[in-house]
Amino acid sequence: MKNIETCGAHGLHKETVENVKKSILKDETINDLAMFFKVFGDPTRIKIMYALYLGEMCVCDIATSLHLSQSAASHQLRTLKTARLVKYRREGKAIYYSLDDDHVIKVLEQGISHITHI
Amino acid sequence: MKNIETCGAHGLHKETVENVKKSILKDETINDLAMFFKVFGDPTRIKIMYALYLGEMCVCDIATSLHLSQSAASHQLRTLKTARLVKYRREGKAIYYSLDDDHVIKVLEQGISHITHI
DNA sequence: TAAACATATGAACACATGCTCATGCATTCA
DNA sequence: TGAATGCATGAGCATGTGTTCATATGTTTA
Repeated sequence: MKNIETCGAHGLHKETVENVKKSILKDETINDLAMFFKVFGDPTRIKIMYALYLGEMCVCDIATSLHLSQSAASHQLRTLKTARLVKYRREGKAIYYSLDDDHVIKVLEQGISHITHI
Repeated sequence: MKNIETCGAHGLHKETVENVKKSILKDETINDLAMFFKVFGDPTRIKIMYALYLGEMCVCDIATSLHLSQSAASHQLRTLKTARLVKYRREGKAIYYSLDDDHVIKVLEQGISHITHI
């Protein structure tokens, strides 16, 4: 990492820098936040979450309706499950997934409202 | 992509599949959404956004207070600028960045409220 | 119990991402 | 005008990510 101590503004903005340094969130919080949003940062997972917003679905139906391979759907559902964004229940051979949290749809709505400039 | 037409559930859940197929968002919307959230999915960018939430800052101060190289800060600011999450103004040699949108902090708050299980 | 079915998982690959390093560009000032 | 300052940018590299393919696991049914 390059040294930037030559920045002449340091004198002028020392307060700003100190303020940020003491207010910055904990590393753990930052990382958890990033991981949380990273899960939303993939088109396939957004499609899956949106589909589940319409109602509980088995893996096979998710894959079929979103034109995914069974394996791809399963891998992504694992990611969503790990992030506790979806939950599941078994019914015979099928496993039904659904959204685990109301935050999910609220976060999606915030995103939609942003990209549509509202 | 593996064929999964053998899934016996197709008969049972045909309605579900059709419902998703007709309700699914446009590909463009999905991709825009994913790109939007992807920007939040990195610890460095979250730190920068949080710092800017405290107030307008020049690149040098951002880099200094967050222990980033000038180059790393600049690259990430470019990403944030492209996503229209930050704006900037020049004042002499310095360039001051600030949050471009109230959505930014709302989205972050939603994320925080999720990871803290509220 | 064997076969069929629904889903999960691991390896491998192509591609994306974030950093550093070197350098270029714009602005100010001596 | 030339040197110094603040920032941007491109190349290159290490690492991360999403998919497919092959196969394993768990459940039902003949």
